Amino acid sequence: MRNTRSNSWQDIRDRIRTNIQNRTWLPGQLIPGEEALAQEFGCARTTVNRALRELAVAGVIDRKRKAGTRVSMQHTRRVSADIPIIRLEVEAQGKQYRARVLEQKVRVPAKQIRQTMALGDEQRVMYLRTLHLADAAPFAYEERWINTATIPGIQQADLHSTSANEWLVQHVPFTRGGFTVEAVAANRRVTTALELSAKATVLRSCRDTWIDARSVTLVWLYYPPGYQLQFVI
Amino acid sequence: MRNTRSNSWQDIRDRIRTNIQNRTWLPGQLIPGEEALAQEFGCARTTVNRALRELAVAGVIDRKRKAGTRVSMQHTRRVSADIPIIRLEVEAQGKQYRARVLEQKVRVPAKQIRQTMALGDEQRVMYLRTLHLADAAPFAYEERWINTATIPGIQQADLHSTSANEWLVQHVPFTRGGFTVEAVAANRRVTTALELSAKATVLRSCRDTWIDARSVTLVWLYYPPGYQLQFVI
DNA sequence: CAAAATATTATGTGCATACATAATTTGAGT
DNA sequence: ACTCAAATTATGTATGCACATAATATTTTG
Repeated sequence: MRNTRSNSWQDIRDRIRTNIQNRTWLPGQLIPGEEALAQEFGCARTTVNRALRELAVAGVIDRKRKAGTRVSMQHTRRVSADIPIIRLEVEAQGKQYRARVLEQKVRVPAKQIRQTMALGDEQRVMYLRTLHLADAAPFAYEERWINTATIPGIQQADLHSTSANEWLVQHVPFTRGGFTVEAVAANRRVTTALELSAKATVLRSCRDTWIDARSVTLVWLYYPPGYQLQFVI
Repeated sequence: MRNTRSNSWQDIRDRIRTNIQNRTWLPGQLIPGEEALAQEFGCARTTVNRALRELAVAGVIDRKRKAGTRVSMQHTRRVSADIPIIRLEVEAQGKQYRARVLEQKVRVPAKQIRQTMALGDEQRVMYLRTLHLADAAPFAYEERWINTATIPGIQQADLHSTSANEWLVQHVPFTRGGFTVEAVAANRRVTTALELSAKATVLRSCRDTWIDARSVTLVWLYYPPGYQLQFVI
C-alpha cells in the first residue's frame, strides 16, 4: 500500500503526527520538507503546509524558514481551556442559576488590588461582592473591582438585573488579560458566603482585564472545596 | 480614504477585530459574508477566510455554514497555557533545579487512582514519590502512578538519573490527556515533603495521559501556599 | 397542513501558481 | 582565516478557481 488517498489536511496532519508518535521521526530530528511530503502524500504543498501549521501551533513541531521543520524536543503540549462561565456551568448540571449582589459601593481598594490594577494610591473604584447560586445553594463567591476611570458608564448600570460580567462583556471590548489560579485559606467573607466551616480550603481564580494600559476589572472567584477547574489538552 | 491596501490576512483580521471592538458590529450580530468582506477590503475570499478562521479560534466570532458569521456573545476568550515544566520554572527564577526520588515501588493503588486510570481491581502499577527542589528548598511534591502494563519498559529505567517525566516524554508518545486543578488540604506526606505546617492549604494539579484507551500515567503535583498557576489569554 | 424531498447559500477545503520573507550557505574580497 | 554581501532555500502568504459540506429555506407531496 501507500497512498490511501484521502487528502484532507486533517488526514495529512494525522499521518504526520503518527510518524512522530511512531518514533519514525525522533524528537529534535528534521522531517522532510513540505514539497517532499506533498509528493509522498500525493497532495498539494498548500495542504501539507496547513497540516504542519496546525501541528506547530499545537507545539508538536518547530518550524523555521530555511532551517526546516523538526520534531519538538520539549513536547510541552499546550493546555487550553475556556474560562468557565459560571451560569453555563450551573446550567450544565441541570440546575437553575441565580446571582445575588451582596454589596456594591465605591471605595479605595487594598494595596494588593491597587498594585494589580495599576491604580493610584487614592483612586476609588467600584467594589462588588456577589454570590453565585445553583438551585439556591452557593456555587461560587465573587469579589470584583471595576475601574470607574476606565469605564465611567458602569456607574449608571443596574448590576442587580444584569451581572457585572455580562454588562462588561457587552459594553467593554478589552484587549488583554491574565488568569491565575491558587489555593487560599478562606477568609470570613468567603466562609460566610459559601457556608463553609471556618478553616476551609478554597480555590481562587483571579482574572484581570485591560484596555491597552488601563485596567478594566479584577475579579476574584472563590470555589468551595472539591471544585475542580478542568482543562483539555 | 478607504483601502489602505495592505492585504496580509493579519491586517484583515485586525481590521475585522477593530470593527468588533469599535462596536460597529455588536455582540450577537451577523457580520458581512466572506465574499462581501473580500470586496470591501479588496482581497481574495481565501484571505478573509483565513482571517475569520483565526478570530473564530480565538473565540471572538462564531461561524456556521450557511448561517453566517456573528460576533460572539459570551466572548469567552480562550485561556491557553503551557503545562508548567518544573525544571524550567525553577531555572527561570535563577535557581538550581534538583529532584529527589523519595520512594519507588510497585503496588496496587487506591481505588480513586484505579478508577481515574481505568485499572483492574488488583492491577499493580509503579508508584513514585518525588520532591522537586529549587536551590535545596522544596518547590513542589509529586506523586505519580505509571501503568506498567502500558509501559513495560519503565521497569528497567533508572528514574533517579532521569526524571520519570522526562523518561516518559522521550519514550512514550501519548495521544491524549487531561489536566485539572483544585485546592486541597495537605496530608501528612505533603506537609512533610514541602516542610509545611500541619493545616496548610495547597494547590494540586492532576495530569493524566493516555495512549488511546490505555492509561499511561497519572501525576499529582502539590504546590505550596502562595504558588500561582499562571495562564495567558 | 405537516413531513419529506429539494434547492440554496455561506462557510470549508484542495489545488496550482506566484511571489515574499527569513535564515542559512556560499563565496568573493580582504 | 575572517568579514560581509549575495545566492540559495524552506517556509509563509496571496490569489483564482472549483468543488465539498452543513444548514437553512423552499417546494413538493402525502
